[in-house]
Amino acid sequence: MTEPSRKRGRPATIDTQSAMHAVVELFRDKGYAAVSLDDLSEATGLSRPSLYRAFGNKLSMYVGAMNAFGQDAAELALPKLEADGELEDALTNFFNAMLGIYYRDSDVAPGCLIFGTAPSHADEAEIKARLNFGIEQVDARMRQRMEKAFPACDPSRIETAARMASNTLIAFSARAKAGATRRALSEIGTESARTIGLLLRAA
Amino acid sequence: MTEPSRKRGRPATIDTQSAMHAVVELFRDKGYAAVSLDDLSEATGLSRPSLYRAFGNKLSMYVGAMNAFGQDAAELALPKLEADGELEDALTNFFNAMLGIYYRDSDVAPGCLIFGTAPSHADEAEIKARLNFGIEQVDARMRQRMEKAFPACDPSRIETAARMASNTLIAFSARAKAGATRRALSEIGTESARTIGLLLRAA
DNA sequence: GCAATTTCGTACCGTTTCGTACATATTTAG
DNA sequence: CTAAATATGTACGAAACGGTACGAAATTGC
Repeated sequence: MTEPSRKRGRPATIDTQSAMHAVVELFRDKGYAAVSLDDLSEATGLSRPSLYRAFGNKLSMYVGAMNAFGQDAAELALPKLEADGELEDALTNFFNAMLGIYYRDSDVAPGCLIFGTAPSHADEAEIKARLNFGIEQVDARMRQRMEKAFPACDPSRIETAARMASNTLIAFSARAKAGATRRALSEIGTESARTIGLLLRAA
Repeated sequence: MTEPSRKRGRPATIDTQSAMHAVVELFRDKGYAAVSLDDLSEATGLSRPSLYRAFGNKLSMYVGAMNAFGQDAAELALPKLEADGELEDALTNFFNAMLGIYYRDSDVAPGCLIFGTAPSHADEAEIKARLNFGIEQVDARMRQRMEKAFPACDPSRIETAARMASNTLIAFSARAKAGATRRALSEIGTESARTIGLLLRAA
């Protein structure tokens, strides 16, 4: 992927990956519009022109942050959802893994960059599209996991169950930002998983 | 309430109520930080100093908008929830009434001012507190309605059901902003209401 | 060593931001 | 008619904003 051959000019000294993590954290805390390029510059340690060279303008930085956050979350939490075993356990473990991302310390909860901050800025077409993609992804993964657990189940019932599971995750971000404790949300997640199982097992 | 006696100076000519509605709509579309006082001035027709005299600074304007939006929503939709009859029907009608607020035209959906935009700006303590109040209010109303429908039900089960119903409403705002059609969300609302009924009726 | 090439930050630009001082307009009290 | 009181917008200020031109720094090729 990367050219291993020595390049001609001054070697790059910037760690774009750790810089992007700082960008994600800042946008997650304060949303898109409230974050200035000076804020980002200070948080990443990069000068403002360096930020432009690495990530483009502010909008593309935010969209890049959505992608980075989404990928990290998928890598960390999706395996829990897709694991074998009872659906209820998989859902519970998935919710708890996502809560591990939504909460930084036990108290401070920056929540979800995508579900928490993007809706405020969805008048930007690019942000709206990426938000929609994120929701569709979660819906689709939920549906797949439920089809796997209940292959004979009515598809429309699976559709409902998948949407309810996604709604749980989406609402967690708002609840976390509002001050709910991680323990409280974990409880809701477990009980919601149980209820969704009830729906899918019902005659 | 209002002093009927003539006041001494120049009479006020500003319609603060319709101005506040314009403020709500603007914040709903673009969030808190992305809206400038000039934007608000143009949308309301009031000069910037008039905005200050009427509503205080930008932060208190936003919190005032949250209050106005919350009150309007409560007046319009809560009666549907609290109506007699089957719980499932009450929930369905409540969700549909809220969708009537979340959607402006059939396509354009500004969503919920509180659940949609406040999480982005919850680093402001005042906004976070008002957001938490909104969530708690919905949780509490849901709980009350469910206790009324199933007085003998296990309280912890009612708690779960109430939280799930609130989660549905919270997630609707994000889904609406992401581009979901009103019809699609109405469907999800109806099916979620049915599922929550199933949970509460289960042995 | 010297030119070519790439990386990086200082310094700047024009615009927009929030907030307010102050002059003006419009009313009532006497 | 005059003075006091209240309402309102013009005009201003200091700061912050996103974005970039440009020169300095650091490397390779020859």
